[in-house]
Amino acid sequence: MTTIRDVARRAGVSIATVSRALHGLPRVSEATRQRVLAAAAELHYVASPSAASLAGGQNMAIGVVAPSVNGWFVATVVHSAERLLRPAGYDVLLYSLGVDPHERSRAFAGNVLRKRVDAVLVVGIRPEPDEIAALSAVGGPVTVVGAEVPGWASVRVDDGAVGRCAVRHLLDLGHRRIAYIGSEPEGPAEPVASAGRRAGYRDELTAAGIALDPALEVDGGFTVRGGMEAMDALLAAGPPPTAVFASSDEMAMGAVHVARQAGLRIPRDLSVVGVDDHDMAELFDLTTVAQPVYSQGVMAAELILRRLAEPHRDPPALVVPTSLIVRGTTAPPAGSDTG
Amino acid sequence: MTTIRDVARRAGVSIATVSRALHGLPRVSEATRQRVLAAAAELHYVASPSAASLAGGQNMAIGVVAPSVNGWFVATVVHSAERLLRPAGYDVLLYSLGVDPHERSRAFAGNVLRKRVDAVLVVGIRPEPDEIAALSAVGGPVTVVGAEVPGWASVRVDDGAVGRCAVRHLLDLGHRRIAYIGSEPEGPAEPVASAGRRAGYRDELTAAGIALDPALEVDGGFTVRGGMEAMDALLAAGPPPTAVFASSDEMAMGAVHVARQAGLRIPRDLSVVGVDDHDMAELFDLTTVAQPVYSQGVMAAELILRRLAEPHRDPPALVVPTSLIVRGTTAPPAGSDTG
DNA sequence: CTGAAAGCGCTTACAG
DNA sequence: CTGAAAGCGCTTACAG
Repeated sequence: MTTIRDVARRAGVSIATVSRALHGLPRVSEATRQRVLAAAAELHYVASPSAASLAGGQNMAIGVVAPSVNGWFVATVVHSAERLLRPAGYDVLLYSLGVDPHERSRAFAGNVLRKRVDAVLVVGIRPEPDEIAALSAVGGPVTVVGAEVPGWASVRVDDGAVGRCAVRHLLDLGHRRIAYIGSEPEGPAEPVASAGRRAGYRDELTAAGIALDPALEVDGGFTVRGGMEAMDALLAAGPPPTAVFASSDEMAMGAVHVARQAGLRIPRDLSVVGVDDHDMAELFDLTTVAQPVYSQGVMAAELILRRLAEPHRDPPALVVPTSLIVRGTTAPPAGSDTG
Repeated sequence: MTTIRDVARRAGVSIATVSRALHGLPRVSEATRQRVLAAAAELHYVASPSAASLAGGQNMAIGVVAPSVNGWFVATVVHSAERLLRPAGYDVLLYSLGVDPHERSRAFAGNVLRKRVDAVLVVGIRPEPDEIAALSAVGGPVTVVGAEVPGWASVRVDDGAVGRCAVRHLLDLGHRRIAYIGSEPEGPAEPVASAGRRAGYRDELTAAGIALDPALEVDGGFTVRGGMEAMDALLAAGPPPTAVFASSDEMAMGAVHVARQAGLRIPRDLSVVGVDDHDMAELFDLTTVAQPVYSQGVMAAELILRRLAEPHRDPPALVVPTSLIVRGTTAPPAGSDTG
């Protein structure tokens, strides 16, 4: 293996000088620097990250903690963040938590990341106290996408507003019996966003004088399949809703499919609103509350890089705007004046 | 920071013994091992991966090289592979290549990975000679999903068969003017699979005595948007096809959408077949050539772990089966007997 | 501007 | 079964 020693020998300098020259540090003459660079190139030298970390104290790596890259929101955020992190010299270490929250302690993520990464990016989960402690123990700054944690930088949408916006749209159309598809209610591992959107859903219904019906709040696990199962559950139970607010487009699309299979016409017999404006929402003609996903990844990466450069700045809590996009899956209920 | 020295002191042993005990190596008395484990736990000790790598020669990390995690196939493979790699003690280092092949040399990936990872997983790209050289220089075994490279382990489908299968289905329905949506033809960075599927498409048409029409082969970039643009191009040029074979479901769904926007009825006026059996293919009622994506990720991870354990085994080249799933986007052409 | 040297925190023969 | 010591390949004060 080619080491810094080989480069030093070839360039006729000490290893200290090689290190300085390669890092572009001052106090190296231009002539020497060129000689070192040439030697390193000829030998195809690549510094050992392990050795550099051990000696220098920096890992040049960012840990990404997410429920699963196998999901549109997370994949998009991770991808966009990596596009900034990589050019800045940082590696991206993926740490997917299991889909099943009980499968293994999520706090475990903190230990795996310790002494490995310089900063952590948390995507799509609302960390609980023990997880916050574990991730804090990692040592570097933590940035969260999709939730707000005191003391950490964050980028997110206003989930309460998202829920209210979706439900208001349905109420305006004349719906009164509106279901909510999110994640398991306030479980120990409720995914990011669901709690806030559920709260917005409840607030808006309550404000309209509509009583909440627990049977109308079901678990969709934030996947297409989960959305299908949720719709199945809604159709199996009592009187069906005339409208559904799903906390993600993936769940919304699953719900639409199952409803159609059951013979319901969308939107005549059932209106459906999602959240995200997923790549395929337009193809699906899905009404949704759009959020800027790619931008949130970029903003998170910028926050990370800035805090790494200036550790003492206050971590900002950014909120990005959302907007309702009305497409073909929502309409007044069948029996209404306009129906 | 807690180091191995602190644990040694607390347990009343040398650091060598701590290292052995923590790694479960033999030649440590049970009593000593327990004492060390207890001390490590009390101190919340986590070994420094950098120091361990430097001293031990192993990085305990796998590099994943893929075009972009922001794509269903890649995200699913990466996710499933990680589910085996992580429990085996390996970190997953994500290295997404830019979408734009000219953006930066893909061979660069090799250098970034050198001295960082113990093995490489290549997903969704067909490495070119210089890339093969660069990734070989990484030192560890390389495993490829979606292509076959001599000397490397691989898991893939038979892309030629995929193309022939899709086209045969369309021919059987009576179509004669069939378009192909894939990636840029034989460009310097043609994504995995497209070349093979294109070849299968051409072979099957030729075997049926149908002349190839270059105007019917368009670029869809393996994204929803790309599929939309490809369909736009097909509709803008000469006489439109009566059927389209798209090399991925994402492109197929984009194509279906644009065709519908243009007033075509699917499948009456245009049949469309995709590849993958994407999560949403069923919702879209899309006819497709299904491939086991999750399994390919799992198999790849198994191949990696096995080769890491037994470096001298021959790297297998696995081929997994595909199957045509006929749904609602294909039918005989409008003017046919059955139409 | 440059070099010698200490030290980062481990693993692993080598002795005992 | 256990420990002392060398060494992995760098970075970074400290001298000069």
